[in-house]
Amino acid sequence: MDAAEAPAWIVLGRTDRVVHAILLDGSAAELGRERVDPARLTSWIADAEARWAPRWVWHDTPQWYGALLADGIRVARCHDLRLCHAILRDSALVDDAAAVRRAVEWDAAPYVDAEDAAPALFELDHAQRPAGPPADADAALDEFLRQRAAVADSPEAGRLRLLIAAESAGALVASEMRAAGLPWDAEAHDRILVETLGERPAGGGQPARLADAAERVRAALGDPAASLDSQPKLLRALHRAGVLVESTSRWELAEQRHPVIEPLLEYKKLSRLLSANGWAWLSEWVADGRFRPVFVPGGVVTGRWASSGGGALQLPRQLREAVRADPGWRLVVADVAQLEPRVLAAMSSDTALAGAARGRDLYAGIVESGAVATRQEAKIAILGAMYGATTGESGRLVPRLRRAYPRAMGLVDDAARVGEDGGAVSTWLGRTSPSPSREWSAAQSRATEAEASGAEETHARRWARDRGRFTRNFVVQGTAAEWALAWLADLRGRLAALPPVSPEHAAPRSGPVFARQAHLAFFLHDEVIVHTPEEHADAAAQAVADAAASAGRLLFGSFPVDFRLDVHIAETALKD
DNA sequence: GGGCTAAGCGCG
DNA sequence: AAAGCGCGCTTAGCCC
Repeated sequence: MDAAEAPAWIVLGRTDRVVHAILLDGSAAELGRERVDPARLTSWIADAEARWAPRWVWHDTPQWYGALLADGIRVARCHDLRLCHAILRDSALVDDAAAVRRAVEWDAAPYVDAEDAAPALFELDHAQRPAGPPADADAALDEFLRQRAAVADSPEAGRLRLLIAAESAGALVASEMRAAGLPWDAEAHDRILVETLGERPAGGGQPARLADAAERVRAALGDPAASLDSQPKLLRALHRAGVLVESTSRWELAEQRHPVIEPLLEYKKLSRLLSANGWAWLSEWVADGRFRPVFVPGGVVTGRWASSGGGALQLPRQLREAVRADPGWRLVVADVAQLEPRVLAAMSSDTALAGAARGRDLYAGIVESGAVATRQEAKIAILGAMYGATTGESGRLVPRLRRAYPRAMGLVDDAARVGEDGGAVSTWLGRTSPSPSREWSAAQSRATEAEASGAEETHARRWARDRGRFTRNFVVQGTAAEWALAWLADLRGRLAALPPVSPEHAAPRSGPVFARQAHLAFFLHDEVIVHTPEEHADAAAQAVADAAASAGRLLFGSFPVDFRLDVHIAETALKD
């Protein structure tokens, strides 16, 4: 490792028995190559990171970084070729003729670690598993150069550079959060289950409070054998008892007045807790004081993250008390107030909406502006505007917003129109919506033909409106996801700069990299949880706030919009 | 016994 | 009160 010039980029790739590293300068010209013995890879990367702090270019972050983190090494920056390929391939800001669009071997699904995989996947022969992106160094270098060219040739190269850097930083964060885990108090979780459901019966069977609710339902139905877990059977039992609902969903049941309703809603609630996050979940997903979900960056078309296994993004608020910092550590729990409408104000340069949001609850600001009468109306109207509501109270309130905030509303209305016409829309940094399906396009053109039936026209129209609501929401949800990535990336750097605590204050269950270091432990669209040594809790909370301000500037420059945070320092993630 | 869908509900 | 966006997961019920 003795390059004359410090490499700005190092492309990693592997074949069966050897890892190759290709060292590049800032303009991606090759400085040299090295063969690395896989057994020495961690120390080689650690040395290169300490010496040059390059941006690591690799085919798929979890496949490289998971092992490094397990060995106690973190890197500052990377370029995830798989994720960036997906962005650039579809981006409307990239030239149609760009070579990156034709490199189909890089169209690969997220990697699933064998350890996390469902048994069915685990048992597949190697040849049957879904193909990943190419892993060897020359293929990685070729794709990297294609991606650089696509960005450099774009009229919006600056935005795309931000987006692919943020996406790649997110990939690092996702691997790191999995390595560190979310501190989880299994005893507190068990206590919540016992208080809510009753003691767990030793021999299987239902816990007492759940069984009691079931009995009260059956008594109210006058049907001692009624089945409560099968929707068709439950529906028939309700009909026999005179409760004439069309479904067994909660909102419809709640409209009815009948003695069975209260215990039935109670039963459904308890039953849901037991099946989704009961003792079985606890023993499957929590080990050694940590819940380690698999985060999937870019897993949603809009750029939001998805998760795989454990339902990480659906943890019920009921269980927040089980999220508990290690002794001597604290949680910093922070969420952004009304992220999406603030993002909409900024991307549409709507100074009136930004003004309504500045320094206060955005909904209160809208009420003060006189557009609507109450906070609840403001909330319903804003959600309706971003989701495309046309009926009900929400549909009635949206026109008032259109008068008060024409620029913001114009942006989402335009996005909807483009989507209805079969076009593509893009986020602020250039992530572009998927094209309509062949069936969708065929239905639209069929509906315009002279001999099209009324039913065909109606169906096509409804389908076009569906797509309009999708593209309307895409630009806002996707840009909010970009803001959140920028927030995460910036925060990650600030936390890494905090000093490690002494070994006697370590939290070893967070793994070798994070045992002595404040770190991100959870992320959910507009919320983060940081696990931090108590002595750095205030600094970590400040880092969360500073990172939010920094993310706003990075995306929107000096446009006067603020991103208000709710920040709590506590031992548990419970919010009052 | 596995693969698939629909219903329902948790999260933003 | 219950339309209007994006997800993952469990269960039941159906098919092979």
